[in-house]
Amino acid sequence: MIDVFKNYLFLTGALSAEEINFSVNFFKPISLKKGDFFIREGDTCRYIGFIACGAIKAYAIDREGKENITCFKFENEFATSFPEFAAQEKSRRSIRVIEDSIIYGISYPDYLHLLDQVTAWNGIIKSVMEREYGQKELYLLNYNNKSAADKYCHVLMHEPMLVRRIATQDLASYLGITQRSLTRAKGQLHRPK
Amino acid sequence: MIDVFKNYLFLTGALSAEEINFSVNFFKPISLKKGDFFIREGDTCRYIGFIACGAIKAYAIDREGKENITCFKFENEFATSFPEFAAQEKSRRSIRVIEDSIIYGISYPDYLHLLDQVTAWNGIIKSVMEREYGQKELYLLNYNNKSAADKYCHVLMHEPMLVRRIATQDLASYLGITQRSLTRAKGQLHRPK
DNA sequence: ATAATTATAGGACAAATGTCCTTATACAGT
DNA sequence: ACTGTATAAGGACATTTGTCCTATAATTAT
Repeated sequence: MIDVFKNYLFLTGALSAEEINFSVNFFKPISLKKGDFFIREGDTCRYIGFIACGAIKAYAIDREGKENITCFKFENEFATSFPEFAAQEKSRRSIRVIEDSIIYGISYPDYLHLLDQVTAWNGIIKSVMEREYGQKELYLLNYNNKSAADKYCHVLMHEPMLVRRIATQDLASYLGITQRSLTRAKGQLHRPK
Repeated sequence: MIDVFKNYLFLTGALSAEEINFSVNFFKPISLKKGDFFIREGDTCRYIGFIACGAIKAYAIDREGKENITCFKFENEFATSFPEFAAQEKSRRSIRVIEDSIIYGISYPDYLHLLDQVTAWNGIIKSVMEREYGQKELYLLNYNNKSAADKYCHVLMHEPMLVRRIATQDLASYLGITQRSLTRAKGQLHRPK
């Protein structure tokens, strides 16, 4: 599994082979089963994790107690909210594993050492953050103020992995509609007329 | 009017009095009347502008030809999309004046010279961009997947200037609802039950 | 000042979405 | 393999939102 992580780092093109081997020693493998928490809302954001395999959902609970999913992450992606981690603030979201996963986690002190000793990591983090920002913009553009049917069509065309791997109720939460509206959209599309 | 701009720069705390006087010479006053364009969608983003007085709306036209307002800016704010300006790309939005306004505009070549000669401007731009990012997050949090009534209540409590200065149809567009839904929300709130 | 234009509020109905529910299917634990 | 739990699809109805329209108020141009 560590090879998945090493391969990811290799593909960034930012690190030499020695730097990769040196870097991964800072990360500890964490094995989590479906349903386990990686971070709980309100706790200090102590780790960032690289998902070697599996999947997570990030969500906040609103006043009515409803789970509000803001994103999913899969293998070969980092799982955390960087701003909160970098500032060591309390997390505004929970991150929970939705498939059995292996996550390579790094603590905040180790993260600081790593950035200090392998400066190319600054560039890796920067590009991860830029991708995050771009994803947020795209979400707004594609899902904000769209009908349930439009949302489902878009996710089907442009994020098909979500349809395959995410439970209906979680996908509905991500799209900001009820499960009923999502199954209705599916039904209409598959039996058109 | 130039004093409004100078005062804004003074309050940033980033520039000396000499730097302020030097800086403002790069900006040219542009007087626009309600309805005039500052930037048209598809044109290269040639200027950024500081709004000394007045107000603008930024919007894109969707496939159905409907105006989709993404933000409003008022006096003492910068009007432009920085990423597109910095990359000199074609603008993905139009910026149009909704009150008679005086905007201090700087061209891209002058902007480069300014950053080069008064390096503290990098910090000013950075903090403006951070504020932009924060505003986008807040929009998502407060208006995405909320009912029309919730949206109106929130704007009334937390962005009351919009209710006072923005036309109903434009505010509805910003909130992602129809004008009918907005007036309905108003009616319910003012004649409760 | 007057006329023409534009903006706002709200009625009536249609369409979309949410709530509550039941049934069938898939999955997990023993 | 069997039982209990979780998940998905969809019916029936209530609520919300959108569309179309009209009447009034406000704004702009002449």
